[in-house]
Amino acid sequence: MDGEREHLAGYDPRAYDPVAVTVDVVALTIRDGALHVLLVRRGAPPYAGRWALPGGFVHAVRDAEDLPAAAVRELAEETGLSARDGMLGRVHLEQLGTYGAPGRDPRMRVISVAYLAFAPALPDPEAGGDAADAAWTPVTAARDLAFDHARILGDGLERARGKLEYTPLATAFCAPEFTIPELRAVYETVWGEELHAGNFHRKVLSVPGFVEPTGTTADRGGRKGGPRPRLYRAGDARLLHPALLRPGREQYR
Amino acid sequence: MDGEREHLAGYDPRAYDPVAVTVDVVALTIRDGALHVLLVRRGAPPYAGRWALPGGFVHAVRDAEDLPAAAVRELAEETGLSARDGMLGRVHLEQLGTYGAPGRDPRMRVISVAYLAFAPALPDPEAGGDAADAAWTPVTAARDLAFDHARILGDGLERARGKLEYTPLATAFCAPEFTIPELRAVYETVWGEELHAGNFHRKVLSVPGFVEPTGTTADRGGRKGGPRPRLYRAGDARLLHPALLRPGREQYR
DNA sequence: GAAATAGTGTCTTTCAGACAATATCCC
DNA sequence: GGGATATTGTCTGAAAGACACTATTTC
Repeated sequence: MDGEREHLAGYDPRAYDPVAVTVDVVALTIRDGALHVLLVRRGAPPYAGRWALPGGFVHAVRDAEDLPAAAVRELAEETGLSARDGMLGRVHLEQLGTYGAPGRDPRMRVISVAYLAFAPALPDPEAGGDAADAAWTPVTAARDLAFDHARILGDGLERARGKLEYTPLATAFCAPEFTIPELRAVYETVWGEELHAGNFHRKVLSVPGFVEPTGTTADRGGRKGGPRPRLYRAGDARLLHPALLRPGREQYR
Repeated sequence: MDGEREHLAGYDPRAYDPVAVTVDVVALTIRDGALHVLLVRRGAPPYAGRWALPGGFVHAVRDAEDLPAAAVRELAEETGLSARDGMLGRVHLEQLGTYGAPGRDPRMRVISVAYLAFAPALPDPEAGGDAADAAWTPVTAARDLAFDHARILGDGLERARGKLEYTPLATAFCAPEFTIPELRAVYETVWGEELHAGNFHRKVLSVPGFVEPTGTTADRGGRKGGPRPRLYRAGDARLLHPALLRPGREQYR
């Protein structure tokens, strides 16, 4: 049963089980106060015409690229943005997980390495590469996705909710300078819960390295009134201590 | 630049970049009060004679298996234990991450999906499969590993330390029935820090669903005296609320 | 002017950690 | 018996959440 595995040295993958490796990206951003995910419409079967996560094959041998580089490349191709114009430079990217169940692609065995991206507000994508269309889509409207992408998206959302608790990555959804109410809106959007403005404000400022003041204030106050909030930049903390725990999770058993 | 990616439908991986997919397992256990990792000694080049994490190729097409199944199979083959004798049934297994940097395997492009396992005390492994030797090794003595396995092991240890904070998985290192002092020893071993016995005891009992009493006590007290501690089983909680935070991490910036 | 919002103050409850006390058991 | 250990009790400080209050801005 193992004999075929014992000869790694002389192993030729072309003579062995054919496997394809892809990267898929769950790219999240906040638009109009709602959490959006970047989707592309497939132009070819299977699942032609269906929405899917942006992704594609890893350049494995020719122009061999690392996995994160492949994710950045796919993201850049689908959004029409380049990593060099500074827009993608502020995008947070981390590995989400690998999905390789037999049958997840009807044609052959495909192992997909999924990445999770947090992006500030970006322009509408231009469909490129192998996509017939591309759009930022509210996560509540992301249904009937191709392959197992619904599960990958779900895992990405759950990861994002947790990440906001103990890392300062909520700032990755904001412009370089932002206000505490804007940061609170990010938390409320991702968690789907309203937070107490006063307590949130004090809490953010009490965590060392979360945000640092710019000394300036925003151009105007809230939409229906109120004083002009102060502006902040992301601090140098990589973890939040103490963490910003999500409310209402006492009953987890 | 993308033309070659646009024809997924008719794609034949044998004609494309050859990629191999493996699973590697970071299997941790506690022996003699020290954290140990399961290592195998490679019998063939590259890295012949060097210690490495147990792992091997995913059965991708013939007898196609899911990734977790491949990890369980490799673990069973290398330890000589079967999933059916109950020993591996109590092992916790989760995906750790995927490592696919070009050049990490000198022969060809290999994408490795790493898994992390927490095991109770198990017998010594019997070298099987493609391993010349296999042994539980103290993590402090795990040096000069093959490939990028040192980095994978380091990531696994960091993940394990974090998991103990907010999940009840420390119980996965224990026998089905265990005492609070034994559980404390797990935390102290994985975290490398001494914990206050009294506060730890009260804390564990205060987290709902962490442990549940059996109503019995251990055969004997501590090694140098003391009353017989009570026995507990793992509870039904999947997350610890509130969490058991690692001490001494205030200065994280 | 009315209403909404930013930011601060205060109080209560919970929890982490230091320390103490007591009962039990190994050697 | 002596020393170590399990378990419980007490106290202090940090932190979360509820609520109140003031100043500022938009419409």
